[in-house]
Amino acid sequence: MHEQLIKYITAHSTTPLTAAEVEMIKEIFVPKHFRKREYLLQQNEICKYAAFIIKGAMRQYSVDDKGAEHITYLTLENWWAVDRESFTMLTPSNYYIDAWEPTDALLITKADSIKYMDTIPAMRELTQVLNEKNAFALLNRVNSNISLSAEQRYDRIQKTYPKYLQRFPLHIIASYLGITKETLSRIRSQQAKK
Amino acid sequence: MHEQLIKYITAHSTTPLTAAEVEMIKEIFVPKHFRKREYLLQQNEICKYAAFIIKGAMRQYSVDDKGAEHITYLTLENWWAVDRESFTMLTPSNYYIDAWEPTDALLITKADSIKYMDTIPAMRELTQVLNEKNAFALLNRVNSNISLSAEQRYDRIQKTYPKYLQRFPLHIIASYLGITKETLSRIRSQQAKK
DNA sequence: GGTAAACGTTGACAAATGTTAACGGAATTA
DNA sequence: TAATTCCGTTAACATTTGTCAACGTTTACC
Repeated sequence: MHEQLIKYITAHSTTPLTAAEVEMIKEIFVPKHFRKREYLLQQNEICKYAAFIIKGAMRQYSVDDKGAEHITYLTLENWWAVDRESFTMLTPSNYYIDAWEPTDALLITKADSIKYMDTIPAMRELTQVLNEKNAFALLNRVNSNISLSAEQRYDRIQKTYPKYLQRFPLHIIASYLGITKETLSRIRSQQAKK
Repeated sequence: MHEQLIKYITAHSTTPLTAAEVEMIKEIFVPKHFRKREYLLQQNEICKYAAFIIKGAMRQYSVDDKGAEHITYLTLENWWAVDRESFTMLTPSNYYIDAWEPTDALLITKADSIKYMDTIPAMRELTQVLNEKNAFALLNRVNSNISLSAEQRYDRIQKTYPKYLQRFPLHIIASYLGITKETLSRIRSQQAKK
């Protein structure tokens, strides 16, 4: 399992990992399997782990007063499931993260992530690049939300993240877009006529 | 002008600045005054500068097919105006940034920001913390956009960024929230009755 | 293999939001 | 100071989106 992570890290950084660093990574990242709907994080908990997804699919969501779920992130292989704010600031999270499919992941704690950030230059670099990418994607999403119609947002997710549509049901996609599943269904039936 | 920036940096980092570092910062950050509506950045340009606002107000926005503006960021004193993606990746920006009020700012180039990141530990730390804060705020905004009504989003901006309401007209606030100025006006008149 | 849950869709109706137009007053500027 | 633009609001109406209910199908699970 760790090979996949090593490969990922190497691909995303300029400096190669030494053998010792590879060993450290293997020790620090602990494999865990999540069954369907098993939680990585629940609301009001502090996010203890950052999870690198080896295989499977997870989702992050908030739950409103009426018990409705609102999807903030969808995560597939070779990406991270974590509430960065809670993980970084050690504050209680507003979100849930759970497995949508049976999922294999590698978990790292906050303490260990600090340790490796101070020890392995490639990891510091990686973390920084990931945080940036995350922020870029979020601004893009905010801009979509305030400037595009539901249909245009759906078009965009189809182009930007086609794999989401293959792996998650439509009510999850609708929630991610900030609309109801009925509205998404209508958009799709209109587009089918064209 | 630089004193305000020095104070800001010191307040946001754990290690104090040396006299030499203070001198370097004074050289690297160049003051510039923006008249009302003067651009810091236009669409399709690469964002050459990150601007620290000493006094004034700026806004970042996209412009859609119909020429309508959609506000992505509002920036007041002691914060930054910059398209982080364009600035970091050297890619053409999708956004405009201009001064809403007459604004005094300190500008730094990408090249100089790399230089100081490598030289001044406090600046590396600051940059990292700012990027994190930015991402946290963006996720919060995405979550608001997909899970709250227009009225609830308005309530939230009143609590979170009350100064925006004092410094920007309501059509700007409406755009930031992703609604029209008429809808915001109706929300306000309803709330006034309560 | 049978039962229950999840999924995607559709219809009727309600609610929220957008569009267009108009207005008075405030702020800006020539 | 006069003219003009900007601002915030309101009204009437159109459009989009949500809500509730129902349905057949697929999928998951015991």
